[in-house]
Amino acid sequence: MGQTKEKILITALELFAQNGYEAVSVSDIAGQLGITKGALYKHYTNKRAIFDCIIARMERQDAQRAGEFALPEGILAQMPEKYCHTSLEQLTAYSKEQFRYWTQDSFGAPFRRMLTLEQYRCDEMARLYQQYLAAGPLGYVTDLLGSLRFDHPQQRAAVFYAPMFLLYSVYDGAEDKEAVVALADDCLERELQRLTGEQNIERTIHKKA
Amino acid sequence: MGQTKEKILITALELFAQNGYEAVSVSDIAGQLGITKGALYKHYTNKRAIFDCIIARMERQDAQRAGEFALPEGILAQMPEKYCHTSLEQLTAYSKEQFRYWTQDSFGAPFRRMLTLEQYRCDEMARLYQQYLAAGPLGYVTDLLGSLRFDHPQQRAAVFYAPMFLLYSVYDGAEDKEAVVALADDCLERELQRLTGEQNIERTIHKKA
DNA sequence: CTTAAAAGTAAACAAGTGTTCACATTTTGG
DNA sequence: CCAAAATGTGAACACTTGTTTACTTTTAAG
Repeated sequence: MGQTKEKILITALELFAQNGYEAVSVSDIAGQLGITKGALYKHYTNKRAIFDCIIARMERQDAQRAGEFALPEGILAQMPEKYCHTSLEQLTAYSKEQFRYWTQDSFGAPFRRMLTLEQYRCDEMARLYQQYLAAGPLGYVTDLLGSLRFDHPQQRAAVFYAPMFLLYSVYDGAEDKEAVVALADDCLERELQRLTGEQNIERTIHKKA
Repeated sequence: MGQTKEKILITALELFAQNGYEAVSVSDIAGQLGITKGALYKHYTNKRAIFDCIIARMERQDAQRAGEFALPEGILAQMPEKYCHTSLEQLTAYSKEQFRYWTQDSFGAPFRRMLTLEQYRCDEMARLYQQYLAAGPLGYVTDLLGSLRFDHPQQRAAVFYAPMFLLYSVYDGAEDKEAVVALADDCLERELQRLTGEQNIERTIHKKA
C-alpha cells in the first residue's frame, strides 16, 4: 500500500515547517518514521521530490477550495449593488474558513509555516508565499471592494485582510489559541458590519445624485 | 581595526536572512567576504557566536529606539483625555518609523527576515519574533488604546497595527516598493483620523453622562 | 504454494559540515 | 626598526550530507 509514501510526505512537511527545507536531513525524516533513509528512496527519487510533491498537493487543494467558495465575479461587475451584501458576507465566511485552514488544518498549517521559512530562498517560493498569504489575498479583497464601488479599496482591503494575516502569526505563538480564533472572527464581523454600513451610505448618496 | 568583525556580522546576517541560519555555512560567509573560514574563527569563536552577536545588537538597538520614541505611560494613565490626541499622533509617528526600519534599514530589514525564518526553530526565537513583530506591537497598541478608554481595544489595535505587519511582507515581494510605503502611511493616517474622530464622540458622550 | 514485485536494510560513496592547528603575513606600538 | 599582537592561510579533523548499491524481507496475486 502507498501509506508509507503519505506518511513520509506529512512527516517531511512537519519537519520542513519547523526547521526549513535545508536544515532537515533525509535521515531526520526517515528516523522520525522509524525507517532507514534507504527505504525512503523507494518512494521518492530524492529529497527535492518530497518538497515538490508537497507544493503540488497544495496547488491542487487550493484550486479546489477556491472553487468551492468562488464568487460569481462576472455577474458582480455588472450589478454590484444587488449582490453587495451577499458578496461581503461570502467574503467574510471565506476568510473565516481560510483562517481555520492556515492555522488548524493538518496540512494547511504546517504548509503555511514551511512557506514562511522558504519565502526568501528563491523567486518561486517568494511568488507562492505572496500568492497564498500576502499580496494575493490582499489583491483579491482589493479587487472585490473595487468592483463593489468602494472608495480607497486598497486601504479598506488592508484593514479587512491584514488582521487575519497578523493573527496567523499571533496564533503560532499564542498559549490560548482559541482566544486568537475568537479575535479573528470578531475582527471579521466588525469589518463586515462597517463595510455594509458604509456601503449603505454610499448607495444613498448615489441615489440622491 | 575591528572592521572585519563588523563585515562578517553584516554578511552573515544578510545570508541568514535569505537562507536561514542552518542553511548558511561558515564557508559561505567567509567566501562572500573573500577570506578563508579559518580567518573567520579569529573573530568569532564559532558560527553560533555570530548569530548571538546579531541578536545582542538588535536588543541594544531596539531598547535605544524604543527609548527615543517612548510615551510617558505613567502620566497617560492618569489623564488620558488630555494626552489622547498627542498620544495617538506619537503612536502614528512611531509606527511610520518602525515601518521604515523593518523594511529599509540595513540592519533592521535583514534582521526581520532572519527572525521570520528562525521563529519556529526554538522557543527563544519564537519569543523574539512575537516580541518584535507580532504579539508584542499588537499588545503595545492594545494597552495604549485601552488606557485611552477606547472600547474593544484589542480589535482596534489589530486594525491599527495589522496593516503594517502585512505590508512588511508585501514590501518584500513588491516591485514598486515606494508604493507600499505610501500605502502603509495612508493606512496609518486614515486609522489615526478614525481613532481621534471616535475619541471625540466618546468624550462627548462621557461629558453628557 | 510459488513467484515476482514492493519495501526495507546496511554499508559505501564523494562532497560538504563546523572546528582546530601549525604556520605565514600584516599591523601596530614602543 | 623590531617585537609582539592581530589577522589570514590551508590542510587536517571527525562527522554529516544526499544518493546509490547489493542484498534481504514483506506483501500480494496467480
